Amino acid sequence: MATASIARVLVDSPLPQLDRLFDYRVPEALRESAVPGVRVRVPLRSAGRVADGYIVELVDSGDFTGTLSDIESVVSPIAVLTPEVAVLARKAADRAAGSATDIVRLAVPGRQVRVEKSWLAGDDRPVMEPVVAGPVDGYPLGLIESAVIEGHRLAVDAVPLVTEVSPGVWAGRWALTMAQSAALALEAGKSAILSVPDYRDQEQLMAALHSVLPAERIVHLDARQSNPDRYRAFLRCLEGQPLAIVGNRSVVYAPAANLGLVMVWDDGDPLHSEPLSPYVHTRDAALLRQEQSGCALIFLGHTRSTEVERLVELRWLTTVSSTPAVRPKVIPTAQQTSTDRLAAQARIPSIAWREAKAALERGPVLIQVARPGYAPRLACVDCGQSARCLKCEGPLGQKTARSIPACGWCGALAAEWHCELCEGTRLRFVGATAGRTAEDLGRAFPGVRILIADGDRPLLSIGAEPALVIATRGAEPVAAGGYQAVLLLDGEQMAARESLRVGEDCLRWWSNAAALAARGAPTILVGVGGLLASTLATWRQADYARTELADRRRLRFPPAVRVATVTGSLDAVSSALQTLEVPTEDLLGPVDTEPGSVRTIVRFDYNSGARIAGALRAEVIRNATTRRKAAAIKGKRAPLPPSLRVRFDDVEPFAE
DNA sequence: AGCACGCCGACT
DNA sequence: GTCGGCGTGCTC
Repeated sequence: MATASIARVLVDSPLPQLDRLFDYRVPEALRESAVPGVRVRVPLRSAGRVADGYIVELVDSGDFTGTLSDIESVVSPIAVLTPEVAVLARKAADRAAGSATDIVRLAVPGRQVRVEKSWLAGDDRPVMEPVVAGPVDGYPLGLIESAVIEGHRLAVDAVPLVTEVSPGVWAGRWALTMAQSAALALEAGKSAILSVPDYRDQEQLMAALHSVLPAERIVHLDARQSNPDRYRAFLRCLEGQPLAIVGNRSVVYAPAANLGLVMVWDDGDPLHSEPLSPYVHTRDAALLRQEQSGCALIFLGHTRSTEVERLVELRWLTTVSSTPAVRPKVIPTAQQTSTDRLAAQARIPSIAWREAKAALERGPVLIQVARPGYAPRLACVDCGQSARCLKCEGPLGQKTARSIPACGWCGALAAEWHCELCEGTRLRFVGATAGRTAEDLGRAFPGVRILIADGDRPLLSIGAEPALVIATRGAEPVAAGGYQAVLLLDGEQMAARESLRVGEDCLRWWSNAAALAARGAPTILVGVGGLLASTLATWRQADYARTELADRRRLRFPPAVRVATVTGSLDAVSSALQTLEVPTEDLLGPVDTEPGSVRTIVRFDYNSGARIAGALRAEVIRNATTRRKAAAIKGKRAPLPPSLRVRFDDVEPFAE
């Protein structure tokens, strides 16, 4: 036996029973190109068919005792699945009882032959100058700097201001903090992975990065790009030069050269929660990657998620606050009718209206409203006036197209509705809450330019001129110089949502909006009192997270414990649960979901995670390989019993 | 998933 | 005696 002639291959298949390494002989002709990380085609089931896969490692002798098949071909000479990422994929999959292949699909973009040829020819490689970095502004000198160099783990409070990153270009100050941290890593000859929840954040971060790094050091890598763009960016990561790699959640799997820093902005944003199996959250993937590589890890945010708070309390993360402390001026106010008729119609309390009116003399004012489509609004077909509850003036909405319109506030059914203006009786949907509110708000501030920003009408930034910006939460544009006032109008509605995370979410939405205000400009929180309001007013989000986590501990809710939702036929679910050996009080359910399918939530302590994941994974595999028996007994046309599905750390079921 | 192997009912 | 039904199991 000569050197390493056996390739261990990860086969690209969604089948859980194939989620392991298969040994193949490397034929003489492929000895040169068959290196770890390359894409290969291999026969599966004795030349029956071919599958795609990746060589994960080369060994002298495998543990498989049967006859080995030959690798059929090496698809491309580029080692796209680096050993580091292969190990990470395995770990992430194991933690979530999923397939490594599913992680690899997030980590490695589809091959683009033209892009690959051009890259291999070397036309795409820019010349790299050494990076010179400055300090990270706004924090105790040397603290973040040494953490990045020495590979510490931090939870950093973002500075709640906006900043001009280049002439005329404004971004949240957090983006500059991230960019400066990345520059430090690059200066030390290491790459930085920067993960942000959405493209809006990405734009700000890119602008900030361009202010501290040369363009060729910045790579943008995420699933929203076209396939060629994404693959081109991906290949740049493989060039071996230190880069700042920016993207959304799956960027944490990028094949960064000499990784020095993973930094996550606003980890509480639900967009960091991966919707694809095995549903590994950016935060968890980042933690795994940090452990694996020893790189620095920084969670940056205006608010602290309960998950990060847990890690802080475990001393796994060290907190860092800005100096000097910056605290937005927040004024909580009860929902009250304004004396001004137009303001009253728009449901703006007098304090908020006065502040906004004064601020509009100086510059833009932000009004944050609830999400569009959250409760669809209705308007009169004839005159366009938004439909109001005849009892309480609340907005009317419809749960489904067929249901009777109901009041969004008091819940009264509006079966006999008629328009108060024109006596019309027919209703139509108005898509966005912001659209409806904009009319009313516009009337409350006559003569002011109105700008709307929501999911359908994205607006990333605006100038410093007076304007009323009406934005749904999370869609707020950055204003040059900051807003002169911020009105958080629908706080009551947002806080009324039934969800385990409602407090955290509201605080995050409001804090992120307040951070867009100019220094000293007022942020007015309408209609919300209690702990949430006082937390925002005192800007002590960490204290809130501590309280919240303590509550979760008492209730044994995540993230004080981990959870797994187990879904499938009653039989499959119950037999899976029997193998887990968890006390019955930690099994919530089963409850019926779809017909023939039940769901049980299992909760368990973090130190049982590996055991639970392993046991559930075994059950998933067992179910996948013996499932057809049940289907066949019932007859061909019988509905397929749903296979056993597990999902770890999903808090959505707690919304109910 | 596919595809082969295997163990019981009607057939030239 | 054999052909073929689908249930069961495996994939290097």
